[in-house]
Amino acid sequence: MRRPTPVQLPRGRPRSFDTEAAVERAMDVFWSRGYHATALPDLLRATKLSRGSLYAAFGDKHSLFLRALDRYIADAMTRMDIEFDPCGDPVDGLRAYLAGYVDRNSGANGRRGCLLVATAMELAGRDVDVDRRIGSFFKAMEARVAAALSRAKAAGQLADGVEPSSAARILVCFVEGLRVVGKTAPTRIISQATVDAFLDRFIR
Amino acid sequence: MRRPTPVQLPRGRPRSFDTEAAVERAMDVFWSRGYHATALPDLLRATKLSRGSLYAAFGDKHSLFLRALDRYIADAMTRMDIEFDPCGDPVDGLRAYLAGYVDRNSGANGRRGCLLVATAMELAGRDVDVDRRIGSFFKAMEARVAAALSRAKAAGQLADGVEPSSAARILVCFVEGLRVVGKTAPTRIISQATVDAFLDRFIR
DNA sequence: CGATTTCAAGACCGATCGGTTCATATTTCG
DNA sequence: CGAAATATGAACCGATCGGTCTTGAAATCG
Repeated sequence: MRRPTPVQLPRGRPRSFDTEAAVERAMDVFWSRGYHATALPDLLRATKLSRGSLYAAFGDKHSLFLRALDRYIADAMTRMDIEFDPCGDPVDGLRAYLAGYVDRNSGANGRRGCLLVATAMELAGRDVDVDRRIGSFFKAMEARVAAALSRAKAAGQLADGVEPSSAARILVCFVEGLRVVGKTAPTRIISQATVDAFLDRFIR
Repeated sequence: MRRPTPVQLPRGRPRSFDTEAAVERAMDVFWSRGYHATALPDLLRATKLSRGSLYAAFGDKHSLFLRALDRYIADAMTRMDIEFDPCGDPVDGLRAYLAGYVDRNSGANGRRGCLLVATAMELAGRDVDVDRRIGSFFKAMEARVAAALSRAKAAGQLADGVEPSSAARILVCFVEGLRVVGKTAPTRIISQATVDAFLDRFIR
């Protein structure tokens, strides 16, 4: 005979807050201020958690930061999976992908910057957990861009002499550089024009 | 009758350390660790100054950081002035400029990153002094690249349809993006190949 | 009910932060 | 020499850091 509920239910008061929502709020803080400049009170205010609850749920500041970073990366990946949908036109995908960067690079979004780029510059080389995440994200992004470029080349939509894999590396550098320059000059019109001119060099 | 020395000489013990050398050592520390992660003891160790001397000479941590940032920017500007020498071939200048980025992006240099990019991501938007410096540097760099591209275009060395001013914006984004990606993957061969492929899109 | 668990609030911890001050030694000057 | 300036190193400052612990209320179970 099988027990009806082989998994033991917790006995006491159930958790009353949404862990994932707390991670998202914490992500917002790290995103705006960076890792070192974010203090515990900032996180408590944003998550509306008490010190005790936050530590019980996430361990420590560094672990919470990694959760936030993972969340940021997951969001970026699902966005790319939509933009680079293999059923759609690859050039349309590239345009959508770049349009997203223009958007995230304009006005307040631009001034806020990119958590990934900021983390890479602040912590990479001194934090192995961060290193792994940033490195694998850039590789994944490059692979998706390269795949789109390959499909575009097969369809004869690439300019002469464009090689998908090296063009993908160029494109990744370009968009991450956009994020850097956009921190001080988040001008939508210029970003858009720059992206358009960039794409003109690669698309037939 | 004129006094022989109208400028008053200081009476006591003269300064015994080189201010500019101290700024350079401080720059190295900020460069490696970032602003927030750099503590006073780090700066004292690097400059070999006592707390008192450092504060007497530079005021506070923030002022010293600005001096270090100014030094970094000045170095970058003089480098560009050499690379983009108006007497030389503009395409050679662009190649030299990009070769410098490949070099600074490889191995230990790459892992160290770029003080300007790191500062932009860490402090821009929250520190007006930093904002001004970063913004004007990017503008100055873009102007120099645009000038070189203009000269190249006049000499018929640019690919069809390349417009110097927008290409300059693209190039600036590209090299700054290189610095970001190079933090986790400072591979000389790949950087070099990426730069070469990039230039192929713009140079005839 | 009583056991159990989670909650918020805040006291508390040692360490470190950026910054000031002080005592003392040293080096230049008139 | 004695005044003036700079050097060092350590003591000291209040504030804040990340992190732990306690308290007492609230919520859920058997």
